[in-house]
Amino acid sequence: MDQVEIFKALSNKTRLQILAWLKEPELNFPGQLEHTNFQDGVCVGQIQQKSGLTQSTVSEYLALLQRAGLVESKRKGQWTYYKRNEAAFEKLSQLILSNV
Amino acid sequence: MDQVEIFKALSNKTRLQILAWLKEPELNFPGQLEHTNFQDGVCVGQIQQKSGLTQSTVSEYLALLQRAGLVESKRKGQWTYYKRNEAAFEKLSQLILSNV
DNA sequence: TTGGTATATCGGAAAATTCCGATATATCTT
DNA sequence: AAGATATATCGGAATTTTCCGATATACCAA
Repeated sequence: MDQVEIFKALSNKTRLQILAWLKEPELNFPGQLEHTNFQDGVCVGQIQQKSGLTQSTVSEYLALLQRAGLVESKRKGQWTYYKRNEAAFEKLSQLILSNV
Repeated sequence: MDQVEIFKALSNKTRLQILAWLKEPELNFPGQLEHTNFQDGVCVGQIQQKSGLTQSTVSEYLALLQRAGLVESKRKGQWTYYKRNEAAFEKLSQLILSNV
């Protein structure tokens, strides 16, 4: 758990927004077919549309969030689904009280 | 409470280190005379010595931490004492669970 | 195999951050 | 007032981050 890497990942308005959206996928990504059940999260294209940034930027942002451990991804066919890693946020919350 | 500003302030190893040192001033800054009682925190020079960075850099880092609300300062004569704003860390810890 | 769709990676211009040395300001002492 | 000490601010070189367009890769469908 690299603290600086995590805080850098959180130091961007769009990335914070993506993380917030991923808290309620059903609400924030109605465009994604429900049969996916949002079990594995939301695919890159949905997030890209909503963010208004380019595909490459969003893909890189998600990879960056994943390297920091804040999200997890799962490839399914041609789609990559991303979802929050809630345990990481709980750890981070604790860490701020105990270590920072 | 500007989230991005806070996370940016925390995205630096030296600044995290300074915040950690300020948790136990008596232990980490024995050079500072005890009559100050560390009531108002630690002065810039002590932090500068310990960090190994230049005076200007440390002064700017402390100002940056203050703008983010993570530390408070008190001028006393020619010294400026900095101490942690513990309430800010508690808020941040909560915020990570509820908003991020 | 060919073309279409979803995502990842590359190369780079512009903006922000890091950290420095020089200098300015504030306060204390004599 | 003059010099010493503590801190703040300024200007800038080097590095990192932001975000893009172009291109590569992976998978699917006909």
